[in-house]
Amino acid sequence: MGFTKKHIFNENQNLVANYTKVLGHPARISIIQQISDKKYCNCNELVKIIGLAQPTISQHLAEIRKIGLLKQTVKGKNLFYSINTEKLNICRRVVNDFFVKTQVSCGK
Amino acid sequence: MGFTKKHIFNENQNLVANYTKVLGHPARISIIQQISDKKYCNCNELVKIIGLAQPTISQHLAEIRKIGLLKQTVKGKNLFYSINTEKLNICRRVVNDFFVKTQVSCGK
DNA sequence: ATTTAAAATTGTGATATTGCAATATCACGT
DNA sequence: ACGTGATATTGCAATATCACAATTTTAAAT
Repeated sequence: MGFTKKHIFNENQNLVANYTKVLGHPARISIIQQISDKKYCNCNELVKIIGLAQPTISQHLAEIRKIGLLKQTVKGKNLFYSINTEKLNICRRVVNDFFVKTQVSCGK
Repeated sequence: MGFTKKHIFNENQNLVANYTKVLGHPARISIIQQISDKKYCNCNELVKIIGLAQPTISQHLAEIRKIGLLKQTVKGKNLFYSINTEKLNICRRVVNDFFVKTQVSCGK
């Protein structure tokens, strides 16, 4: 088939999976790291640093944007991306909660 | 293409992506939660609880096993899965490190 | 208005993933 | 040995993902 039966899972399970799915590609991990290291970063810079084609980077950026992890600032012809730290924090908490709850369940 | 250019990323980026990729499906999140809730759980129970076909659950279990998150105990004809808490802890730390480092980089 | 540069979108081919039916395997009980 | 129940494997169809060339869109600069 190829599609996911999301409806048979609860909201939190889909949420955790949604976040981790986006993180589940090294290019997106790298993009997030580069943007946070440089504070601001445009698409072209990422293309040069990472070594994937511009449309590919653009696509990955779009997926990271979908879960709200990026902010954008237009400066001339350049579009600078930065990390939405509030959202990153939420994401971290959601994922960490999954780990913690799982570990607690195991132990008791 | 459809394949990932892993060689252009560093070890840690691939590691983080590897872990999160496995977590990036609600069925696998659900399976991990069920096993940890019940301490021990066999395939059939998961099939009944989750509502996916036996081969599908078996496949998802195999992917979770690949990153070492599961222990197995044979009891008669049953194969009971439990969480490898040490590995889960490592996984949690790797993923959390990514979040923390990203946030620290942003802030400074 | 025209050129230029940056980034998104579109289209496409290759590969991966999801899900399941059918089958195979494995271990126990008879 | 044979049947039974549990799980893994195989094969397949549908869909999704990854990567990129070509194109379009956007906005500044000339």
